[in-house]
Amino acid sequence: MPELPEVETIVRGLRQGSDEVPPLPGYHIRGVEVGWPRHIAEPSPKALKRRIKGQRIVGVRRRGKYLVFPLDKDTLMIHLKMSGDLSMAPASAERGPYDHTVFVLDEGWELRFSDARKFGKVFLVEDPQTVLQKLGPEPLDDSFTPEVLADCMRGRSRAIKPLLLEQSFVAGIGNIYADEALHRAGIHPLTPTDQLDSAEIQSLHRGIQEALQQGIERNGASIDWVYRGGDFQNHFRVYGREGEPCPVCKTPIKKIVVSQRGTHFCPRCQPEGESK
DNA sequence: CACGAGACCTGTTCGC
DNA sequence: TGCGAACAGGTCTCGT
Repeated sequence: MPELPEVETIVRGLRQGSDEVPPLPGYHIRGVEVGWPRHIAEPSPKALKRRIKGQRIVGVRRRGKYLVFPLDKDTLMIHLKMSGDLSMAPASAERGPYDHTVFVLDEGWELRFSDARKFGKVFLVEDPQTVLQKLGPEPLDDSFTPEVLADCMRGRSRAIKPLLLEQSFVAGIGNIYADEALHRAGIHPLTPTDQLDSAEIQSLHRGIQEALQQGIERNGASIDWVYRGGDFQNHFRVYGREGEPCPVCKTPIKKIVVSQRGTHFCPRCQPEGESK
């Protein structure tokens, strides 16, 4: 699915518009077409349609992997999970086969939530905190310092990679950027978190920020059939590169399974059980 | 609290 | 060429 950089790319696109589509903020929502009721997490599809009608979209933000749309009265939030995508389109344009939820706007525009695997979720709530509360710090905020990361890690003994995937630990990191961050930091994915010294925590902090920032600069990654325009996939150092040379030391990249997720690393740059 | 397995879904790719 | 298995950017829930 889209991770933080992909969601950020979508948010910026909706906020700014393009040659083809206008910016989203300012439009009113005239109605919602729900083609897959389970897309709607909260409230019921019926209540969503009733409550959202007529509300104006005030802005477009991101928190972790959630897209957040403050409205007049409520807040609309969307999580794209594995295969979701959001786009502005003229109502006259043919719908795609996976456009399961469509927000009908003014002036003949639509906001379309396409989602082949149907894991995505739509929330309409009064208080966004009820959904976002559980998230850890935003890794690209100024307030996310190495000390904050160290605090989050304190008392945790589990392997670092599955911890990075936990959204209550740090928000927005997914499977790709976890592997990319750990490679930049020179840390083996199975390293017990409490074995990392402060220099390694610094490296990890830098690795996380660099991987995410570079992802955003490249407009995210486009892999499989979910193409969003980004090309960070051509700059992966380890993800999806099993057997290929590490860009730093040329050692073949290894792939293992950690917490049921494919995990890629360089055995030389990220030695196991290394203690510095 | 940590961890694994299973669930939720569909499309693509891999191996025989 | 064809077919089933494995796998995919996420997260929740349940059991040990």
